[in-house]
Amino acid sequence: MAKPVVPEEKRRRRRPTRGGTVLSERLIVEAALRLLREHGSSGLSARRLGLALDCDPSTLYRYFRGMDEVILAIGDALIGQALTGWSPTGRWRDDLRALGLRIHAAYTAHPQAAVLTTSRVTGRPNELAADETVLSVLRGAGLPPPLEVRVYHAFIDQTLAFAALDAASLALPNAALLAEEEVWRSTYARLPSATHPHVAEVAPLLAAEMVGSAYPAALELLLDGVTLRVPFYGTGNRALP
Amino acid sequence: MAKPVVPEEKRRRRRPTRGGTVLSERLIVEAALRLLREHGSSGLSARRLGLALDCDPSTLYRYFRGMDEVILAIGDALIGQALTGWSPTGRWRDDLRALGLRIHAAYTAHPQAAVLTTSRVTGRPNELAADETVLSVLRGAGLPPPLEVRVYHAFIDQTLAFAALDAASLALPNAALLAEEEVWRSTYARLPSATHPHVAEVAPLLAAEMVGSAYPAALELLLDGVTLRVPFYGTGNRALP
DNA sequence: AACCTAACGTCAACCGTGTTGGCATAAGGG
DNA sequence: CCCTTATGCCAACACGGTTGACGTTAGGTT
Repeated sequence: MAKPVVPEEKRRRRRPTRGGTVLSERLIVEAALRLLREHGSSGLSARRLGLALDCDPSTLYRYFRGMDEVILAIGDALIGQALTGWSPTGRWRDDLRALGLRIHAAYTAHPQAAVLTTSRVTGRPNELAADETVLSVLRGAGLPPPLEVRVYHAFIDQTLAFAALDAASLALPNAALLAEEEVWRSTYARLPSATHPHVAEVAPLLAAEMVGSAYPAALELLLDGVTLRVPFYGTGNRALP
Repeated sequence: MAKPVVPEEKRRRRRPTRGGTVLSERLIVEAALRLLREHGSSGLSARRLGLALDCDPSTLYRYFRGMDEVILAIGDALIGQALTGWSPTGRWRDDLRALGLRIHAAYTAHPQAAVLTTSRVTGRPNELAADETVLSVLRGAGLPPPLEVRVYHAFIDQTLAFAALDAASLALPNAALLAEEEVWRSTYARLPSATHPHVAEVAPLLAAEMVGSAYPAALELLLDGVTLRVPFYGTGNRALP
């Protein structure tokens, strides 16, 4: 039988829960974000969500087909946050950099949620808007369309991939986080130069470097590569695979 | 109380399970990889593992402290696969490219497993060996040490991040996979040019581009950026953030 | 060769998870 | 004012990780 989930805009009869609150997709997504922040990326469950909203877990199935759909809704909310209030300057390189950093920041601001959503394609409105924006900025570089699309793909996937990776570190439960820091301090910093000479040589630099995100640096390197391929800029237009 | 997990090399008394097989970390990891491939990235469970090995689920706790430790062991096995049989040519750019592609390939060859392990730092032997190898190759570029470490960070994290992202797509259960393909076909390909002109304009190119991995292209762009910063090569040595 | 200890496999149980079918109730259009 | 049905609630199911108690047998010791 078809699942009777009523789309948000068609909702008419709204009955308060036993707690007195009237539910909505917005409220549920906000509660989910709160839960994720407080209990970690595995801390989102139908039961806990019901507890937080003071309603029965099964009630959520009137709003979403399942927990997976809740997660997709959270993802679209994050993309929305990334783009609200931004406007282009017209300089494609600055704009692309700003877009990448904003998207990355929006995800890593909610690491526990980002872990669950970053690698999902939703086709929801905010996602579509983001793609349109990136493409419109990239147009300013004046690349031939096939290359433009390839660069678009590399740029957006690099941004999302780093967001996911960095979010995963930030979202680790405290115990695992301390364990990883301990690995860096005790294992990497004390590797014998007999077996791992190169690691040993730059160990202090590594310890300082690896705590942060590599995204800004990786983004800059990618932008360099794009600049090299802008017509009439560089002569070394190597073919992109 | 301290968990009485005996390290693999200290194992002496080995009793066969009711099925007659004698367990080991190796056997368990192999069974886990098989399970993941067959049942998807959420298909690894202690019970199923017990079923596959014909032993009680709780037996696994004699070998690993919990399912999480099983996952870390799987991750180190994948890194090991990536590097076995590889040797450097001495040309840093070719070697770095080869290393990146091999690591990416090793993970995406086991996408369901990669999803679980890519963003974990284990400090296990194979991981350490991989880091040493990458650093030794990068040494050939002759960058000043602080820059070398920064490039190392960008390179390794970009590789792992793309591996995770691409693995996530490949590991989607069939239903979700078809759903995403449908999103690309029905939503993206038919976006009205009134609201999304740039997407609409390159829609056919997008459909062809987005099915594959952007990693090779992103890697090439990153290598370009590094090349620009090699001493005595380019003049535009922009500062890396 | 006998033995004794602990390593390791097994069993049963606990609690948390997503999800569903049936039921009750009150909201809101007529 | 009433009646339909949207929507919240309840109980139950199958599955998940993990653990504590219990046997049993392998292997070192004597």
